[in-house]
Amino acid sequence: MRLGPDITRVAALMGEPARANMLSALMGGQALTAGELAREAGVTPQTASSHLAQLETGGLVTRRVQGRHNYFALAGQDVAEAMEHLALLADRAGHMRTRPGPRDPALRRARVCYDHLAGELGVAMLDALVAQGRIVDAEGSLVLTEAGHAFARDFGVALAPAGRRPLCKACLDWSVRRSHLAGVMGAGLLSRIYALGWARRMEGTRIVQFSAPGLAAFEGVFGRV
Amino acid sequence: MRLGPDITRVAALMGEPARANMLSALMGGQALTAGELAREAGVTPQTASSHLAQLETGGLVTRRVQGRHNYFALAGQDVAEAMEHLALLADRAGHMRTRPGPRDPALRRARVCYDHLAGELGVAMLDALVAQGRIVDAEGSLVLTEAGHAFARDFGVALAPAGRRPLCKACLDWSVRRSHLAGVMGAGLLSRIYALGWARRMEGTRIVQFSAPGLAAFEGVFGRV
DNA sequence: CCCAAGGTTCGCCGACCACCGAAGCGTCCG
DNA sequence: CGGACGCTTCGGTGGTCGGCGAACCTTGGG
Repeated sequence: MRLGPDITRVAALMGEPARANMLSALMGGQALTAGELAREAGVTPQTASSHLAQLETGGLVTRRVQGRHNYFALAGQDVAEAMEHLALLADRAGHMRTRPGPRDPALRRARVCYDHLAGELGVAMLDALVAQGRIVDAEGSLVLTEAGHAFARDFGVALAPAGRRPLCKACLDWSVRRSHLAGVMGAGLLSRIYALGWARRMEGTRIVQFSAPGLAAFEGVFGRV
Repeated sequence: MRLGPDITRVAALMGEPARANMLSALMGGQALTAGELAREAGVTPQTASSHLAQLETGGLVTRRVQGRHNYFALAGQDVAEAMEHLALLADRAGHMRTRPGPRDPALRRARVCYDHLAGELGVAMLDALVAQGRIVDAEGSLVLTEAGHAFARDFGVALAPAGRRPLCKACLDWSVRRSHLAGVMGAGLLSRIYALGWARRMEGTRIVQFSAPGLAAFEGVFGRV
């Protein structure tokens, strides 16, 4: 009936092509300027400004003014998660942004979800961490074990107590349709993967491209993928 | 960039008040006729028909023609999950369908999510099942243990192999912001709770109302709530 | 101090779409 | 077999909202 939160406003914000494109661009995790987002969405700066204002008051993105630049980022992990969820539905219904091209498999293979690794490799990584006893599933929320903390230390992930953000969090993956690892640990692992030179972001996309030796090293730690 | 599923269509479908109301009504889990949904959404049958056709082709609802009635239901658990996710965002941004009234706490206490129990009691139930060793969390997906199967038998839940639907599944709860139990087991438990007379659906809402002895019995099995 | 660049605000236009009235089509029932 | 019912389809209409041009504001730099 007429109870509970009103989905309409949030859904409508995501249901407009220009805004959806901006949000998708921000799924990469890094903050982008208004101008960049305008180009990304294919609209003029004025139009983008209007959209961004709406997204901000709708609680989907945050704004940080820096000099004469306005940097925007997703308001939180929740937003990225909800979008992946919608992507799942869209995928099942066959609503694609373009015909699945050669880069589509790469996107399913490994991509960025906000600030952590998603796709086949992301799911495999979480699987491995659980199999290795470094993460356990307690009532649907993931917990980093003692061994997990030791692993993080060895691997070079600093687990700073980042506000109220959880250390580990399950995030649904639209392509594999299973969970991958989010949270401080998930973000830390990905940035470490970058730092180790195992992989790098493909310019202007969400694709994470592993080098051959990088993939071998990844598989050495997390098993054959 | 221009890759992956197109969120726009699905989100736009949910972003219109009439359609969102229909979907919300269907979150109760039972199939409703076009006329009922029209009344629920506050529009004429013609308009509702148009909306329902869109929701159907969008893959959000399914239609079953029965005589001169058209019954609609959510296309699957995914849809309910995605909506709960959006509700989480809307809740945080303070977008409410009405000012939080007296029935709002009841909705947070115990409600139906598609076909299983959600709200405080739903989360508590999953917590208890995990604490009792009847469900374990394996890599983000819930698994029913041997003891869990025995419990289901004793409790009177028939776990028919229902197609490819998972036995247990974590579903994010917008009010508690933690997971409750979905899947065949979650649905079975709720219908058993109805059958035992512990609770009943409040007419026309998603609220699940426990009787005093029913709540006592619930707490006897799943612990104090 | 002036000028260029990034962003926002304002105002108008055009397209999309929700909405309803009217009509048409199958189904159930007397 | 006629009439009521449930639902859909078709046309026309109005409101909403995305879009852009122009002007304005602020920052940074020479």
